Amino acid sequence: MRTTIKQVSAVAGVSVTTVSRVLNKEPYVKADTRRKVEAAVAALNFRPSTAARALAGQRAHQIALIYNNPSPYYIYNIQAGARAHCLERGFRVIFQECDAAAPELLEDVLGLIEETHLDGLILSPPVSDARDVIAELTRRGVPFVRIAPGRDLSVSPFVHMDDIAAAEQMTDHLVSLGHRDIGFVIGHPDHVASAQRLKGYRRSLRRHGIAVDPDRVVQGSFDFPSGQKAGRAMLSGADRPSAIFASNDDMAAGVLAAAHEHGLSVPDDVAIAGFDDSDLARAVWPSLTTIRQPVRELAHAAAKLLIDKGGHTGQLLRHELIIRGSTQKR
Amino acid sequence: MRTTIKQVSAVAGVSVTTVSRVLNKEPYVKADTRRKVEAAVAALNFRPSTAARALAGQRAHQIALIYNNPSPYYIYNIQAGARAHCLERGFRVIFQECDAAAPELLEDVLGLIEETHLDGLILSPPVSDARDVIAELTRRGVPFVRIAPGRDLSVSPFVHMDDIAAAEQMTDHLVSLGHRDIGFVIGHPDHVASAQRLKGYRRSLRRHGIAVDPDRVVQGSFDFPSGQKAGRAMLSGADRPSAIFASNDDMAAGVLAAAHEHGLSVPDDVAIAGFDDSDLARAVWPSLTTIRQPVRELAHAAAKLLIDKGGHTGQLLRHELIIRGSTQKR
DNA sequence: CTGTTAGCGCATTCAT
DNA sequence: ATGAATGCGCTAACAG
Repeated sequence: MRTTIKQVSAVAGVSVTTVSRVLNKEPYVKADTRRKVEAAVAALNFRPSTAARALAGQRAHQIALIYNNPSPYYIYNIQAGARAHCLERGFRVIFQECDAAAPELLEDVLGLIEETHLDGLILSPPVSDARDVIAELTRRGVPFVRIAPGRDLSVSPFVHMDDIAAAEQMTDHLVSLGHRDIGFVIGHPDHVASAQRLKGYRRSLRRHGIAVDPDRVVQGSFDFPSGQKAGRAMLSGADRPSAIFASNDDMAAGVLAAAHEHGLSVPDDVAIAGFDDSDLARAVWPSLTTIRQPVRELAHAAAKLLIDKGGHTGQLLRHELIIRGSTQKR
Repeated sequence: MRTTIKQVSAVAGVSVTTVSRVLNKEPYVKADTRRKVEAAVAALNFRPSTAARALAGQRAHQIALIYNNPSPYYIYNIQAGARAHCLERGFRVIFQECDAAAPELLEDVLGLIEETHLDGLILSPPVSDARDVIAELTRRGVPFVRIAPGRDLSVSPFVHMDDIAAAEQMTDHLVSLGHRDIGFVIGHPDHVASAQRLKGYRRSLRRHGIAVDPDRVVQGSFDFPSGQKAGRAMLSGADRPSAIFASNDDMAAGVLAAAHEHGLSVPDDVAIAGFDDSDLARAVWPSLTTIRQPVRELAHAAAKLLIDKGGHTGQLLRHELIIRGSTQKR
């Protein structure tokens, strides 16, 4: 048999309402009464039914994290970040993968809300830019926070990171090590981050008085093969850059593979740097130098914003960027 | 305002009971009535409240997947496998990470059941061998299915894979390519799979009349550094094996890194093979040869076993093992 | 500060 | 084959 609030109230010698008040941390409960209830809760190992709370009250103590990302590391990190804050606040997170390109996306999200009585949602890219979803959530007044949205920044609270600054910082780092001929692999053209990272790279070079050579900038698509291809193109001749900066971890790994193919030593013959959006590079390619995007921290901040209502439209968090690994020029 | 079963019943011109019957696919509903209800459900885009169903009925249409694994790829795969079958059956899966070593594990799991009105659980390793959890779930009659348990196989339905056969198959593969001097890196001593994989390796060699050289077998611990260390040990001298078989993906990557350090070409100078428990190797180290454990399929089978009650204690699934990549001996 | 009462949306008896 | 009534466990007015 399930332990209920009624049993708790009997053990504590108070009414169910009072137990409910204690559970919900409401004021106007005598400290002594509160303690008695808490003792009873602990003694019975009572856990309130989420279902009953959702049905009876306004709040379900549940939020959902919506994602559609091919990288398991990325998913793991946003899940971990969101869960961490929900645990603190006694909330449950529903992890919901979706197909951001599917026409049913909106219906699925709305269905999820009705099914589970959600208190709010966290939308991660690319769902954070799904126009119809955003519009409908806004219309219904469903609270939601977006992670790294690319547009309509005023429509909801959001958290993001500064891709331009990050790319600039990494490029600065390479220059400070003596590199002056630095290749760059652009990310997938559909992602806003791609253009921003290119911008940061350019900005740094310009600031250091280094000309941006168009031949040193190659288009990629955020995956391993495109990085490998770019690496082969840049590393095959004698005229090769002393460093290559790829716009994400997978492409940096592709460049690394190309370097190995050409018998080049890393970072002695060529330094390879990349973004690490998911801790993937750090975990599995220790020889790469990466600048880490704090995905977990973003999700944590998003959950905080959603649950604690710590801010409203236009909130913007700047995150620390961490450079790891060695890119020392020989 | 939420769409409820009442509104559906009004639109369909029947009672809420009938709507409920249709939703739950119960018999004894006239085909015509059923259609009317289904039309109303579609028209209103009605989604029954999981909370209300859980509260009113015996079944919550929810299960949980419990895991505690350091590999994001592994987690992604078991989540995906479980979700796939739940989607088919109209169930919701709650993904719950835990600390299998923590003393609160049992309480946390029991709390989760009470909070969410779970219909059952899937336990993945190492929770699938947590004695107290298993005992208590059994005592309470809570349905659960275990993935790859190491002991007490008769106590619950479970799904697993044949690690001995897999290791044997990979070793056979290496031998068939002409390798006769094959190194082996053992996995973490606490995992049952480690001993089994070693057994498969030995069995294959013995069958091929190849002596098992103790110097070619090195202890590892399932992580990158231990593989790297093992690789360095085996690849530093002139007397080195023509192939190295590591017990998982991370260690195989470590061996690969060691090979690069020694200027060895893979697979020409040394072939490197490994288990790929999580698709990690396939995704990020294309030059490795791996034998894949179908984690996603296991989770899918576990969900099926749990929800469809397709079998009981002692169910055992044998899974296809897939060898990918090139290990061709020069 | 505390208790009484009335639902939340649905599945489930029990009737018919 | 269908419907009316009851209650799941909790929160939310409303009293005191």
